[in-house]
Amino acid sequence: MPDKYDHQTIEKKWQQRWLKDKVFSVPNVPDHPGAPRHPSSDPSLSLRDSDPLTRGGRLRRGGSTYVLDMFPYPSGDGLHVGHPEGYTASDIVARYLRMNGKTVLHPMGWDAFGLPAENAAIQKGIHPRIVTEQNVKNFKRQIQSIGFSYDWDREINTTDPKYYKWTQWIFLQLIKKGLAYEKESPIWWCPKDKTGLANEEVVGGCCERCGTKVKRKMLRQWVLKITAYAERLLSGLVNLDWPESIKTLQRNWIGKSEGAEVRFKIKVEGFRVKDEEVSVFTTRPDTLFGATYLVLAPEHPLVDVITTKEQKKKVESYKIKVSSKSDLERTALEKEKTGVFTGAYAVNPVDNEKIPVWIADYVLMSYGTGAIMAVPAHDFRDYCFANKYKLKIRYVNDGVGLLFRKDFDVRKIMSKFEIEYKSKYGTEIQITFHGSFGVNYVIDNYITGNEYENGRIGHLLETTKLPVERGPYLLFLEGKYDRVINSEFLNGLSVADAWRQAIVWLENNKKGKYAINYKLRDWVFSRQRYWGEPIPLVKCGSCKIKVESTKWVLNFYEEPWRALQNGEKTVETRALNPDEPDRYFGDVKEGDVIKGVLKGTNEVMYLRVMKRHMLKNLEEFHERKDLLGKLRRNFSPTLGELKKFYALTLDYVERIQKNGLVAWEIEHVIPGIVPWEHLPLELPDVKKYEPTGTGESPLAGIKEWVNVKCPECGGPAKRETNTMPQWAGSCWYYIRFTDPHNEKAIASDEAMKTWLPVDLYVGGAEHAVLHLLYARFWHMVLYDVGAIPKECGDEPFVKLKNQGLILGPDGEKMSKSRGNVVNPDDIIAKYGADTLRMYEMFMGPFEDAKPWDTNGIVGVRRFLDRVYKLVSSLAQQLASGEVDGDTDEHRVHRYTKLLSEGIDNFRFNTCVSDFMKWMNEWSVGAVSKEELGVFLRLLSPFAPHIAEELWSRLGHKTFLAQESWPKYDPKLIIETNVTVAVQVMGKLRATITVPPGSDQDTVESAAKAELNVAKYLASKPKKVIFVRDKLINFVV
RNA sequence: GCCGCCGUGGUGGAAUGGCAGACACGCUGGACUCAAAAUCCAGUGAGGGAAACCUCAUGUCGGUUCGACUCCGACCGGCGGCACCA
Repeated sequence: MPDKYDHQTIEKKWQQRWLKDKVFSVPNVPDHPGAPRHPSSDPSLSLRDSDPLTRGGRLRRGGSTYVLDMFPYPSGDGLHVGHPEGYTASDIVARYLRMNGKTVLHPMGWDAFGLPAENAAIQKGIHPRIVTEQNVKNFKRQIQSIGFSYDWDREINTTDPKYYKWTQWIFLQLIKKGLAYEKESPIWWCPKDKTGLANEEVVGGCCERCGTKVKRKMLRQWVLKITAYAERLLSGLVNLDWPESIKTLQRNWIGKSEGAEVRFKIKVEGFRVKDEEVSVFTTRPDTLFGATYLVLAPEHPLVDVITTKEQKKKVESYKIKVSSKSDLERTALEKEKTGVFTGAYAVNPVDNEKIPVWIADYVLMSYGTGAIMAVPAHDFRDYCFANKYKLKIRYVNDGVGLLFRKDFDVRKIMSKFEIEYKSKYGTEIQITFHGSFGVNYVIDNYITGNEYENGRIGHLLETTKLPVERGPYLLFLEGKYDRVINSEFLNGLSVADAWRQAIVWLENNKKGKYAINYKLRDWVFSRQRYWGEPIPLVKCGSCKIKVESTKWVLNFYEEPWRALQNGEKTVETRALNPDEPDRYFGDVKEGDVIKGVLKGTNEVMYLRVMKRHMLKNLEEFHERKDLLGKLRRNFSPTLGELKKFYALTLDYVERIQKNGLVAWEIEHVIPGIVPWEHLPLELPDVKKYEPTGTGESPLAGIKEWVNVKCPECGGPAKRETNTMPQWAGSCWYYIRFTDPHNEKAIASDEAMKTWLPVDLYVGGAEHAVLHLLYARFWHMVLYDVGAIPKECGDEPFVKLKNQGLILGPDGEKMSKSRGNVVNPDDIIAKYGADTLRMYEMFMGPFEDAKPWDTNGIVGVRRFLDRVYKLVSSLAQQLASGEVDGDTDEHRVHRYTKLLSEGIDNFRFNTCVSDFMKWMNEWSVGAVSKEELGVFLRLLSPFAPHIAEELWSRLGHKTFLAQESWPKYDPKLIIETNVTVAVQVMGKLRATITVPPGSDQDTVESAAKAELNVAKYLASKPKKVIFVRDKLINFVV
């Protein structure tokens, strides 16, 4: 009697043996990367006349291949059954490639910095390091119990100083390349807990811990200039073998738009000495003639400058209303667009028409120039706004300028609605579209409107019944434009043409220029947390300049800001206000360094006060021509003009006249940011992990750590106390795996050349944008600074596969709070790791989301039980001298092909059913050792423990994991008989069995002989469709 | 609102222009057993028929085709992402 399949003993046994014999360890640089490391020890097992295997991973570097999983965050909850899905798939591929002679790098590690460990530390008073160590230990035990073929000699942990030394080193490369800068940036702030919150700690706009409504707080942050790489991050996507959906997500995230920047002069009536100018960004420069007003973002620095006295009150209160709105209110709830007229007018550069300038919160300061030209006839948002505030709507380019949403395929409309349009001038115009935003109401009318009933597409906006003004039909043509409609111009002119010609015109006439904008924003890199990599920088107090007195922050407008940046010494003034300490600038003295922030973009600059002048009132200031000339270049206003200049807010002039004015002569100074090169800069121990209450990191509270000697001059200096975000460590871990113990570099050139780029990267789609974009960015930077050899390329991950989510048994996302989390430990204890692995693969297509069903798992277990019983009874049979069973060569080669191709195509679910089908074809005691040997080799990537065990029962002394993959012979796969479907009028009436390759005549006569077919063939068929070896269809 | 993905038996799914429901779960019946579990065997989309067979059926409606789960269009439903990006 065969023994029982004891998964617990078997799995433990083989896991220990793999580990002990270092079966899956690879050297950093393999000696002979071309040769299979472990040639099959039993040549009789390779099937004869096999074609060389050419599928699978790319052959390069002589056969070294890198198969990588997204390493996990070791949470306190341990693994859930979702984790092993991707790990199993990559393990199958790694084992498969290894058996195909590749040297495979397949590592695992821990992304262990992060919030949960820190929160546990706060709650339980245990050091995050201890919490992390415990969690890693548990995760490792769980992962090892599933039998993955990882090279554990390469295990890495992002919280290990030996690892984060290099994370810090990379940050210094970014600093040195000018790719990191400081900026005032908002963070979530809980006013009750007095702490900054991470995005994931904000639930529904409230603090996760205490439920208080969160606020935005401006804080100095390190920011990485990922936007400098926007174009490369976008164009690099083309060559990547990634799911199209992920590429689309990244493209949308980067959000490139082409268009023009157009300069509008602003007339501020009797207000300013000098005209102001504002730039707008538009993707539709061809609609410039339809611009009937201008909109600035409420935060736009020019707003205060151009607003007229009459509108001041309204503008101010609108600005306050907008700034007090949280982001949630501004986006989700407030659908209705609002805005206020500034009283100023802009001049349209093409026709010198005066158009009103408004502010509205539907224009964002952070995109483009923070200002738009509004073309209500051609943009839905502008239309809504114009409609509400009764602004002029004018459409342009009769029939040409109609636009539709991005990627709107005009050919579909063309074929369906015969889009050729006969204008009233009798000229046929081909309409092509170059739109970039939705105008759904136009489309709706387009399709349903009466115009189509009459057989032509007419003036679509007329069918919308809007108060529309017909445009002057101005068209840009060959770098000029013409005001008079001329049918010849329209002939064949497309919007794309008009678009290009508009830009040519703007550039020729110096009114604007071609411009590109991206939605992508720079990456706010610092966190006010303890459990992260310390940022290795020091702010020097003596060798460069003091940056301590950051108590005073001055907001700047663009013009003086640029002057200061250019090294000019300028004058800056502020009204004094002793009643309000926050507004009393009198104690900013000569020699002090203050922080300047550029309005709108929040760039930070440090400024030293050279001289301070206390002035009683504007009359006294007006006398000081020397100061006025530096306030703005060549500024010599009359007293009245000066007063207007200070009419910034309603009471500003009043305040000056009452309390006086301070004027500083200031210059731009470079803050003493000195890289701390003694890496690693280790995290110091702190007593309290609670945030400080000021928004700073807990590190700020350790005086002895914060105060250091400047590494450059030895003078007193302060450390940067922010830490890096969790993304930092995971941005480059795949590089470290190639050479994890290197103390001289992130990895050796040789190791990187051997393994990079990653051939296959497997993980969840939730990392589609952030992780995968950040890692690509860092890789490109490291490539550019020469830290990664050119041979490796500037993309880290050649091929990406996403696993689908495994849902709880209730079909919902697994979560602790729902109580639907399935722990793999329980499954492994009851059914075994092999069953778990195979079931996870069997559940459904790898990339689809699918619910976990613990009842379904017994099917896989039954299958393995039967395999176990069959093989061990054959082993006994052979041991007792009985004869071997038969090998069905056709069957063996057919399944070898099916399973090899299944793995190549990530169709693991059908692989598992193919194993089941194959086994169902066996009868007990009649299968040969050879056939079972092939079966076990094919099964070994899926269920490695039981396969190893049975392999050894069949008398083999080698590790199955080091055997070669079976090859198949296509000739032996050809069937002896094929079943052909017989249809009449496309309906199945019979099936017949014929030799493969039978010609039409043979099949036709055999088919006609079928009673059930003849029945339907009363008359001679009109037509016969014949598909060799598949089908014959009679059309009657 | 926009972008992307997905709708097939009681359930997970298979078939990606050519025999719909492979494989598995569950269920029903049978064998073994004093009995149960386990195991093994048979059946299992719906309707009609004694049977051979026939009809219907892949979210809904329409189209292309000799033939559509598969391709095209519109709609409905579900999931994920983005959130006024000019």
